Amino acid sequence: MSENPWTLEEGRLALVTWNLNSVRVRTPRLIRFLKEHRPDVLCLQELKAEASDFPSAQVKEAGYEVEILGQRTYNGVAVLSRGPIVRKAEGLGDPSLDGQARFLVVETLGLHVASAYMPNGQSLESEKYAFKRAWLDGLNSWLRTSPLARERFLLLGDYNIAADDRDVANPDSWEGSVLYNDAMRAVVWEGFREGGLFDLFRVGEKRPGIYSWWDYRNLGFPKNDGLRIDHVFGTEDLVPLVRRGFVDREERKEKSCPEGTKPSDHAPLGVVIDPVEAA
DNA sequence: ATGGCATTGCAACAATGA
Repeated sequence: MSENPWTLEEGRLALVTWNLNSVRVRTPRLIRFLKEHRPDVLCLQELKAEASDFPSAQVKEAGYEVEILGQRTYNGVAVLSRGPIVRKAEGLGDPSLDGQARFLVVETLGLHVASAYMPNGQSLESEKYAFKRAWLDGLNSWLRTSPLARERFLLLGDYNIAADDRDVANPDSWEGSVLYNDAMRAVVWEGFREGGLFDLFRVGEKRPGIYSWWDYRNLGFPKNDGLRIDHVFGTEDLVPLVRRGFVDREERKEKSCPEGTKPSDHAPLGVVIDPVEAA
């Protein structure tokens, strides 16, 4: 008996983040997801495709506007919305970081919405981990300086960081990894907090054991050996509006797509909020 | 039940992911 996270009260908004792990491979799954659940805003990561290869026509036909920051092979992010979208920022404003398509900010439905694909880091000794720390420093600088981050701002995405023990099925085995260590927890709980952001998912859902990523290998999903590395943080003005936080585990199942498209290794994660007052 | 790694670019398999 699984609870349906998509029972949405009239007027409330569902804002969702989903690392798709290739938009071209999973287009049938994406379109079915949009038509079935009608999220108000959907942030995507790991498109692994240029904007010209994004299925924009099918997404529009499903009733969504879209803004894309694409890249061939790796990375790539987008924001979809049921309302009009205005593109506000792409990249963090640092050329040493913005060669990888990981950050896009739009305005839609009275909100500033960022779709972020934070670096993985690979291993503590890797150059990629140095890049991860630099990218996160760049994000913190952006949070402190951009007017977009001051109010009605949401940072949705694949953070590649588990925030606390509630987000990790086997904390002992993950402690000290690039996804889960003192420095990465400090980024979330000290850096983002000082940047004015609050954990909106945790406003609406306090229980442990809710994950958003499971390794394709070693029966990760059947054993529920997962991590919650996808998050929704946002500015303080949004905290009182949060009603729920949820993960749609159905989308991680093989059989949840009639077209037979395989699942991403991430499931969609979202928050339900009350509508923002008309300005 | 949810199932044992997947995607990309390339044209075999290396690089990458988390």
